[in-house]
This record gives sequence, C-alpha cells and structure tokens, in this order.
Amino acid sequence: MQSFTEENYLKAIYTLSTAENQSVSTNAIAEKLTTKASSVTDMLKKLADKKLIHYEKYQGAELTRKGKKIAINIIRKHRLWEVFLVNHLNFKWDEVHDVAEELEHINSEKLIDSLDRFLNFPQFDPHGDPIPDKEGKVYHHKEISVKDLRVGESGIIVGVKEHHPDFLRYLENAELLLGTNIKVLKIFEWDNSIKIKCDKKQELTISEKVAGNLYIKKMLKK
Amino acid sequence: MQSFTEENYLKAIYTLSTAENQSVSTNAIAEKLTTKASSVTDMLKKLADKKLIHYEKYQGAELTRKGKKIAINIIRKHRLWEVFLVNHLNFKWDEVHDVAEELEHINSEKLIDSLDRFLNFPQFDPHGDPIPDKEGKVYHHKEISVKDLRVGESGIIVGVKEHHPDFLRYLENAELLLGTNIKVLKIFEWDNSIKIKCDKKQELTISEKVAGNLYIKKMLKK
DNA sequence: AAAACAATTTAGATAAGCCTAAAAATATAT
DNA sequence: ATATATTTTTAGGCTTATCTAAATTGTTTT
Ligand SMILES: [Mn+2]
Ligand SMILES: [Mn+2]
Ligand SMILES: [Mn+2]
Ligand SMILES: [Mn+2]
Repeated sequence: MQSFTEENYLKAIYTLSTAENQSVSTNAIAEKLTTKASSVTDMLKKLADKKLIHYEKYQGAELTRKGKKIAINIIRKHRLWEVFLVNHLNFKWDEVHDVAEELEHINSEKLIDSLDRFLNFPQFDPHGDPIPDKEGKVYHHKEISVKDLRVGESGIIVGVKEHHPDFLRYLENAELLLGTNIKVLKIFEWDNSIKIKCDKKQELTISEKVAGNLYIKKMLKK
Repeated sequence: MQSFTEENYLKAIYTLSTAENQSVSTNAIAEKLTTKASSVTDMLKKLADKKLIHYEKYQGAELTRKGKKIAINIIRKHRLWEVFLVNHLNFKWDEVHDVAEELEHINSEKLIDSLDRFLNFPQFDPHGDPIPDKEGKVYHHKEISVKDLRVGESGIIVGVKEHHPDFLRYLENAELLLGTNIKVLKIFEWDNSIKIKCDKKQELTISEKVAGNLYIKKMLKK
C-alpha cells in the first residue's frame, strides 16, 4: 500500500513516460507536480527502495512492472469516476478533473469493480481517453488530429489532447463534442486556421492550435 | 480547510458528545480513534487554535458551532455515500462502512449536492441513521429498542445501534431488516431473551443484547 | 487530609513530505 | 578541451501527526 503522494508520483511518471517511452527526468516530474526538484529526488529514492521505479542518480526514473500496474490502476479509477460524474451526476466535462483527482485515491477493489459494472464497462472517459481494464490493459488510439486532415477529408471527434477547462468550454460552445463529424473545407495558409463543416450543419473556422488538440478518427471518403 | 485527520477528530468528538451532550474526554477520543492520549492532547490544542473546539486543560473538548458544522457535514457525506453503495453498487449494509470512511473526506460541494439529488434526497442511510440536510439539520429518532416493548406490543425496525458487521450479518440472516414488523410474544425472565414474530411469518427468539441494539418505531396496538 | 490511583499533559523522538541554499554532475557552447 | 550553463543531488530545516516515558493534575479512598 502506498500514500496519496506516492500514487501521484507514480501517475506522473507514467503519463510523462508514455509520451517518450523512456526514463523521466527529475525536473519534468517536479514541474508536473508543481513541486521542487529536491523533493522529487527524495521521493524517487523512496520509490526505488519500494521497487516501484528503476532509478539511478542523474539518470531519471522509469516505472517497474509493479509501479506501472499501480499507475494504470489509478488512471482507471480516475477515468471511471469521471464517467460517473458526467453521466450520472450532471457534471460538465470541464468540471470533473479536480474531483476525480481526489476520488482516484480511494482504495477498494470491490468499489471500483462495482462502479465499472454500474457504468456498463465504459471504454472511454468523457474526454475520449481510454479506460484501462481490470488487468491493466490500455487501448491507445492513434492520435490523429484535425491538423492531419487535407481539404475534403473528414473525421469524427474521438478525443482531446489538451484538457484545460477553458479549451473544453470553447469546444462545448462551438458544439465540437465527441462524436461530431467534421469535414475540412479550406485551410488558410496565412495562419493555418481551418474552415470546417460539422454534422452537415454549421460551418466554422478553428485555429491551428484548436485543430491540433482535437483527436479524430479519419473517415473514408465517399 | 482541514486535514483528514482533523476531520476525523471532529467527527469523533461529535459522535461521542451526542451520547452525553457535554464535553468529551481525551481518553474517550483516543479510544475511538485508536490512538494515544498524548496525540489527542496535541490535536485538541490545534483544533482549539482553529476555533473548532472549546478546550481547557484537563477539562475535555466540546465542538464550537463551526466545528459542529464540519462534523455534521462529514457525517452527511458518509451516509450519502453509504446509500449510494447499497442502492446502486450492490454493497451489503455490512460492507459499506470502511469505504464510506474514505469517501466522506472528498471535498466538493457540487459533488455531494449532485449525489444527494441523484439518490433522491434520502432521509436515512442503510443502517437507519438520519442523513443531515445541506444546512446541517439532523433528525434524531427517539432510540426506542425492542427491549422497551412489553409482551403483546409491536414495532417496525427503523435502525441499529451497534454497526459491527457480524451483528449486521446476523440480522440479515435472521431477516431482521429495516422495515420489518416485530411483535413481542414472550419475554424469558431467565436471560431476558425475547420471542418475537416477524411480519406475520416466522417466530424466533433473540437475545437481550440483540434486542437492545434494534431500534424500532412503536406501533399502536390493534 | 493524605495517600493512592487514574486521567491528562509535557518532553523529547520519529517518519513523511516539503522547502531553500549549496555542492556535484552532466550537458552545451566556445 | 575548457568554460559556462543546466540539471540533479545533498545538507540542513520545517510542519504534521504520531509515539513512549515522565511529570502533572484531578479524583477516590482511607
Ligand atoms: Mn481528468
Ligand atoms: Mn479525462
Ligand atoms: Mn458507517
Ligand atoms: Mn451508516
């Protein structure tokens, strides 16, 4: 059993390493957890003692199999709670993160398995992120964004890269929600903004930044 | 805002004082929280500094209005989560306490208000204990037990005094659940055990201890 | 009222998690 | 290859919540 703090470090290492799939630097962890590098060093020693990470001085940290399992389980809990909050307690997708950040540390296998069943074994959370299964298997989708589409091509929104509440509220306002069909009508070379058509209804122009943060599943042309 | 630990002290003081409605002793708190008296003294000083309790050396502790409000709110959260676990996640009433003990510390007003609405504003938890409302009002029932009935009188089970899982499982096995109608048929002077009839079905004999831990609402004779 | 006993507080430690400032190691630029 | 800059670790402290052992206060008994 490990403390909230240890769990947060493991989760941080996991999310930072999947991005690069190798050892994570002290500074990167410190930034992620808004703490100081010296605090991180202390904790890395402790996690290494517990065989939850591989750690060598100045070489950064990498999760062991055991550490990875714990990290994935916390993410599983985080995302299942987010589904609960949105689907049953009327939270908006920009409001769930902080509460889920607390709920993810509740320790009860029975609780989380029952919640999973209650929610009907969801595959994705409200942001389109995959929910690891009980055994810790995670389905990673391919991370194609609207930026990867050419004029005339279309796709369905399946997730968001950035989770900032402001971005989520922007999307909600523009009715760019998960499941929405998008067709690229025009790309403005000047600033790489993109004119799109949604679900055969509205046309709108989105910035390059927005386009890069909208994950889609590419549709076959017809 | 206060730590989990502080919240647990406040809750302990609250539950111990409603029993006697006056100041709570250091030792009583220590026993309740399975910690040492010296640790309690330290914490009482701290809670007094924060104006959450009234405390004078050697004189025990009493909640201030502010401390009481926090304590009641934690109990509200504990009981609402218990309702959720039993009614929606298929927990048995003897399985909910430990998980609720963790969930009660999650801090989000929106969360608990939404949960309350989702559960349809329940008045009682799975053990028959009253759920304080948003403003902190608690309905206390009169705490009449089966022991207070005379031969021929009857009542409906509305709660349990003791919450030990073994006791709860005994009740479940004997089908002595909330809402069950009980009529006292005979009292055996020898050991004060009581022969009762439940819901016009079975007859059974319960011990004095069981009778004293079963709260009932007395029914008018007919 | 003094002695004996019980309850409570104080003194002094410990462990977790964090911090700042300084030292050491590594990476980058000239 | 050396100097400079960056990253990381170490040293030394702080806070919270614990503990044991000793001292103090309060309560009972004789
Ligand atoms: Mn989240
Ligand atoms: Mn999410
Ligand atoms: Mn309970
Ligand atoms: Mn209960």
